[in-house]
Amino acid sequence: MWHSASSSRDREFAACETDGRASSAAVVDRDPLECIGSVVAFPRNREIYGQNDPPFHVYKLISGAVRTCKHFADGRRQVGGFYLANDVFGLEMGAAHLMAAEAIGNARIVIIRRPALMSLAERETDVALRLWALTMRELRRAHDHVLLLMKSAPERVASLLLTLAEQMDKDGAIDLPMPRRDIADYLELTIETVSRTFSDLQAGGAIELPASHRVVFRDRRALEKLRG
Amino acid sequence: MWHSASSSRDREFAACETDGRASSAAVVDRDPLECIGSVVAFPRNREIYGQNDPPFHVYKLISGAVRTCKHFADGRRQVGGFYLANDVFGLEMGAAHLMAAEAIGNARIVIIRRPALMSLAERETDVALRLWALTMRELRRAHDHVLLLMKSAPERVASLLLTLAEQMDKDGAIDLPMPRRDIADYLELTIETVSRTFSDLQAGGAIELPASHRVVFRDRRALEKLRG
DNA sequence: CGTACCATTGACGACGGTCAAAAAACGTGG
DNA sequence: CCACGTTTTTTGACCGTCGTCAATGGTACG
Repeated sequence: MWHSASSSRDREFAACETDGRASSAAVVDRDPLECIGSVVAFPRNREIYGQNDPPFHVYKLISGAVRTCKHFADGRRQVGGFYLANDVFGLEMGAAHLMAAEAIGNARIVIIRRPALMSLAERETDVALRLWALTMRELRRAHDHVLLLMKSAPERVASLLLTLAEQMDKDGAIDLPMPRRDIADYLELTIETVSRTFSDLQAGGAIELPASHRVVFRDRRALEKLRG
Repeated sequence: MWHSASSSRDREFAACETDGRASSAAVVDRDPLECIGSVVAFPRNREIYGQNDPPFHVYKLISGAVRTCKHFADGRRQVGGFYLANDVFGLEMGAAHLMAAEAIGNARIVIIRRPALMSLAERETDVALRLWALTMRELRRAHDHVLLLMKSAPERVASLLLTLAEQMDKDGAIDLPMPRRDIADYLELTIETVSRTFSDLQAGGAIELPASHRVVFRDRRALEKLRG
């Protein structure tokens, strides 16, 4: 098969435990790719790579959260996307990364040396095709991002909340790993509008906000209707 | 090298003349990939592939213009991008195309059968890596599209005009192959706003509009300043 | 020459941005 | 544990950009 199965739940490079503790889950699909990587911890707001850095590595997030973003001279910022546990990132590049990547909270990350990966890809065609599939996943993300931006503020926020809930495999409530500023720069809104929209959704009974970072889903139907 | 050179001007699959006339340009880089394709003409507004079609082919545009777009139930539409002569499209897909592709004006297109391409990719690693590079180019397009959408209406229009001029290798004036509706749905504006912005740019001396489809650049600096 | 279609222009309103201030959350050190 | 300062979030008032609705004008094609 030349095309990626690309089901919503699977993530490339199966779960990897390199910190000594044996994985409690059944060991499935241990990937040769992740054996050439090492685990590194990044503190809050630490840059993982810059937006013009040559792409020496590919990254897999073990725990925490990561944002990709582009900084502009005037201080404005565009957040390209959020990556959660088990997500692979750092593939959105040509000769240089399109965006920077930064740890949102403290993050543990497997760093895979790209030369090793590439020489593997040059020998093994299926590895090259998997890299293609991973890039295609990034393409889909960017694509969905464009579609998100054609919506209204409440629709964008609802859409993000539901997408995050799916990514986290949570159903009733989620803890937002990122501050309002990141959400605003991702949705292309201001923090004020994001905050107001959260309040409106709460007032409308769609969600509840016991803390600014915690979102309880009260009326999921309403959110899904907004999502469109 | 594993990464695409990705210079702004080069397009994958070197120029291809399959209609019998000998190419007047020097024959460089004749690509085995395009030998497994055939030329087809598409009339104005004809769909080339649908947004859920399985991706049987890859396409290279010989002449005319093509838009990729996604149609919604409520009649709204998102235009993903415009493709001009020598551009390759139809690679933005997983198991199915993310968007539909439609001829804007009459278009002549080389259709490359994907199974032949894929079996080639499975045998030849460099072909697989080139497919990756092409997908990465699409990723960059989607990326730039997101960045475009964070700008104001005049900035979006100016940005599109300059980008089109670059794609066409024109310097002083361009003929827009697409109607206002397509521009609006690409920039996520209304046709009224697009029209007003054109008028404003003309009033401000940045451009001249001898006809609705023709744009003469009067003050390129002003446009580039808007582009940011 | 007439008939669609497409583009332009105007008046008005709404959504979201800006500016400003208050309130809450967080971290640090006493 | 509490006091303090900093950062983040919320809320309010106001304004500007762009969308909506409507009408006119222009262009292409039969």
